[in-house]
Amino acid sequence: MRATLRPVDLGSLDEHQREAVLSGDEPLLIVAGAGTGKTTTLAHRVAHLIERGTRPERILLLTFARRAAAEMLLRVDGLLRRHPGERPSSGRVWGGTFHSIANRLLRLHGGEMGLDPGFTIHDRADSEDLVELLRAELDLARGDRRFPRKATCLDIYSRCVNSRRPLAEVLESAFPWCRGHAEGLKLLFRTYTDRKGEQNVLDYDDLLTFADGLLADPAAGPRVRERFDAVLVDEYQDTNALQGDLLERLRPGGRGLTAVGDDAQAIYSFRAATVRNILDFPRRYPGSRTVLLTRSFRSTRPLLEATNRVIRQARERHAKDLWSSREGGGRPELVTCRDEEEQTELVVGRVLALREDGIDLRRQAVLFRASHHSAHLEIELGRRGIPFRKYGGLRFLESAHVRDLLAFLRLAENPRDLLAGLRVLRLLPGVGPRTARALLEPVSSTGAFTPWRSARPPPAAASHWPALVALCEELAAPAAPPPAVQVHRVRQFYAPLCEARYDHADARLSDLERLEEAARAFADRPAMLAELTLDPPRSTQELAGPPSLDDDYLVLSTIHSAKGLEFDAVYVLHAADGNIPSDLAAGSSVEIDEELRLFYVALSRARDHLSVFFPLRYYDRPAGAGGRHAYAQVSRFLSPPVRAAFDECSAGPPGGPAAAGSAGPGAGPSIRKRLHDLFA
DNA sequence: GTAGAACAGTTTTTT
DNA sequence: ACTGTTCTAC
Repeated sequence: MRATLRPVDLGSLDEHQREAVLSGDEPLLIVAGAGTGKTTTLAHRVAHLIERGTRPERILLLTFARRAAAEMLLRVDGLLRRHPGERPSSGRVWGGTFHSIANRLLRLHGGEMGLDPGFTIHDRADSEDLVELLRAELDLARGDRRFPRKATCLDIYSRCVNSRRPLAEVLESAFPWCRGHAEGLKLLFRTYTDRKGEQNVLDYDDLLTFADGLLADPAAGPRVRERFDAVLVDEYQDTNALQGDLLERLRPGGRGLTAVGDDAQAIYSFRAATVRNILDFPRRYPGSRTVLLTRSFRSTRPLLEATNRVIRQARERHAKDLWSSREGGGRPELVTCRDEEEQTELVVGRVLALREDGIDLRRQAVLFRASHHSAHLEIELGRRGIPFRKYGGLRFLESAHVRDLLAFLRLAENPRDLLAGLRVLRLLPGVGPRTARALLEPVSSTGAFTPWRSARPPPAAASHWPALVALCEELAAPAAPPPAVQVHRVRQFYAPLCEARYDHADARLSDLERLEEAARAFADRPAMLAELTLDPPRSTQELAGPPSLDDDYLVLSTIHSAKGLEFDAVYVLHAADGNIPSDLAAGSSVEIDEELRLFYVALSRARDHLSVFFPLRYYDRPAGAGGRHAYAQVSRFLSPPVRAAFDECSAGPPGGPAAAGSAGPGAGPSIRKRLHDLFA
């Protein structure tokens, strides 16, 4: 019946975009520069597929953030709905991140290969906690040479799994200072893998590994594959080897596969993403078609001139200059300022001036390399009552009280989840790691809380015990109340413990009220837990719900979190060497190149106005004691040819620096085994 | 075994 | 500033 409708209107597309939209089911790579309309193109392609008879539920749209998928599908609806009241069909499209799609597929099909579909998911912090636990248990912390910290251990593990490379190689190339600990790490990683299995827990990397294993499974694989006719992947340059393999298994030979990306915007190699995926696409999928989009619909010509010059400095890239038909507009500006105070002052001044000119705050964004770079600005915005939302950096879910509360729900969901159990029990006074583990033992082995009825907790915890047992049994019951009610129950039990344990308990408890409100949006507990871990809200405001349309706020964001977005005006903070590039990432030319692309991503978010700030003096540690500051050099990426495309100004009297400074058992057994063997 | 105090080391980006 | 680790007194 769709076929009788007018085809999707392609009139607004240019020739290349149209080619991409209309391309058949041979493997398709769309190399789309910043602002060249890749979202539009992808949305049109999905709409076109649906119109041509592909059933929406047989389309899979993989994006980097879930928000991106939702946004894209909204546009698809707009394209398809030509009769008022027509039911949008895009709602049935599978959209989400690799991790969330893996989660869905594993819940549906995991059982077919022996994975217990009731698994819970460990986020990064949980994974670190488990590594820490095992590190102590295996006595690895001892010895003359310091064993890598838990975060580093997990980075190494994750890198092995995601890049599909052996430990020795990963150590050599990315963690040379840990070379001496190869044996200890192997032991740690084997144990880590086994322990997750026993607890029926998957971490982020496992989601991908198990999804890949599911697709490779002779029985289950074909059934998963035949769910989909078309698979579209956005931000393909930021996929890793494991994701690349997963896609190939999903679409053998690449039939029905569309990949969209821009090698100039690859900024996730620290997460084992590899540009090779996009560069090697044509070789991997013979008979594929490549479409190049180079016309920017976003930036004005003077801005594009500057960003083109920036990216030309990359050592290795696909040569492609973007061009713009957007005439007029001023040049970008490079503002040298005395210090952070002045930077803040100047940014706020410009933001307010543009708002006077009619550009809403939400059309303006302040971007920075590291989350703490915006601290000073945030204080000033707060002081002056200018609303803002910050994206990136420490999130709501990472705060201790939120993790405490969610641990209750996770434990009820999966009583074998050791981390959740430890977290819950250790809230009780008098219960430390030893007691907690002893108490958990019978619960882990039986999978139920009944043993706790007769357990004898330490005296200090005795008064809390009956309520805790009742709570856990209620939450774990088959007829458990809806998620919001569950959160409410936990909150009641938890409030006094929270007050006893933390400062600012009232603020923390009100966070939890918000969590309770947010919980109403979820159908059931597994959905709530999975979605919160896989697509965490970036701020308390975001948890409270999507912003209303008349809500105006300035956007503050790490450059990473700004990927894929555009703004009328962009302000880039701290364009000093040491910040951009970060001196933590300035080790090799490969790393420097990635920092350059990051800078490029920041600048290329701008449509009409772009200001780059360079404070001469900065604090070299986050608001450190004594306020030590150093004198900075301008970012090396602002070389003379680049600066020639900028208007330069220095505000205020130069404060003249004198010196130049430096600044479960049986669950997916074969996959588990292979993971294990990886570190044999 | 637990809890709190004293001490030491380190700071990016995120699913 | 903050987190994680170690030490000491219950």
